[in-house]
Amino acid sequence: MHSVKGLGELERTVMEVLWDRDNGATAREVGRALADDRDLAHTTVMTVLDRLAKKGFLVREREGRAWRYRPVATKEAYVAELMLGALNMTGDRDAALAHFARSVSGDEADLLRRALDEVEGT
Amino acid sequence: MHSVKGLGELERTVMEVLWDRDNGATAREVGRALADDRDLAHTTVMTVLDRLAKKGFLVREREGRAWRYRPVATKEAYVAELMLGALNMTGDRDAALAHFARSVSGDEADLLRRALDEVEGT
DNA sequence: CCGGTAGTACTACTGACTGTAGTACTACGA
DNA sequence: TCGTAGTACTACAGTCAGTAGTACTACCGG
Repeated sequence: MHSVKGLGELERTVMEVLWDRDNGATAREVGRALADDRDLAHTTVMTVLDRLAKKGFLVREREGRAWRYRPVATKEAYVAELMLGALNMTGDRDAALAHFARSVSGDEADLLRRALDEVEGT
Repeated sequence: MHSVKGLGELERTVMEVLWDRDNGATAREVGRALADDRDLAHTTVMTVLDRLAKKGFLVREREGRAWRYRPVATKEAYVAELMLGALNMTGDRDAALAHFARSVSGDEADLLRRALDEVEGT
């Protein structure tokens, strides 16, 4: 269980693109998706995808001569892992959780409660 | 509200020391506290404390010729902020929270529930 | 009164990580 | 066969964190 590494800005942006698609994407597709905001060289996109794959955030499979990348985990799972990682930083998880409970908005508290109830019901 | 920067390994270790004390500590004291595990130059400790202060994690006040550093926030608050930071990374906080709810252990789910109830009762 | 010690401020070097991209090479379609 | 898409490999600059040296000051004990 390695501590979930934080991603860089561009890396996260690329992950967002991938998370938004059901079937992953090739470098070319990711580049096109980002074209509106950033003007990146094709190789830049490739490098980032490659690094993300090496870090274990993406898997890739051949598609013709190109690679199709897809996320290993859902965004929600990733965020949850980040949250758990933070939680693990403390010796006193209980106190931290209590503090966290007090930090979320009322609506989210409700949602969290419902989610917890569902788990219980499982 | 800036995105809660993650701290480095040594930085976090130093924060732990500070969090463990009620009245903060001087560089010398921190150094002594860490002496068992790491053999750091006094100036190294000072540098780290200084950086932590500049990042806003510590405040310092004069104590004779030395500085006494103390955490701005509790550890629990810091952890909660990290968790919220992760949560903010997602557009779909609800889904992420639901996932998180499913990720914590049963005991912690109970604790979280109780914490939420307390908030409600406030 | 003086030298050592504690303590500071400032500067510096190194390695990792990230954003960014060029180059050289290959395979495939018109 | 030529251009284009696509890859693998390499590279470079900026930032950050770990680590520490140096130069200078103030205070205490003899």
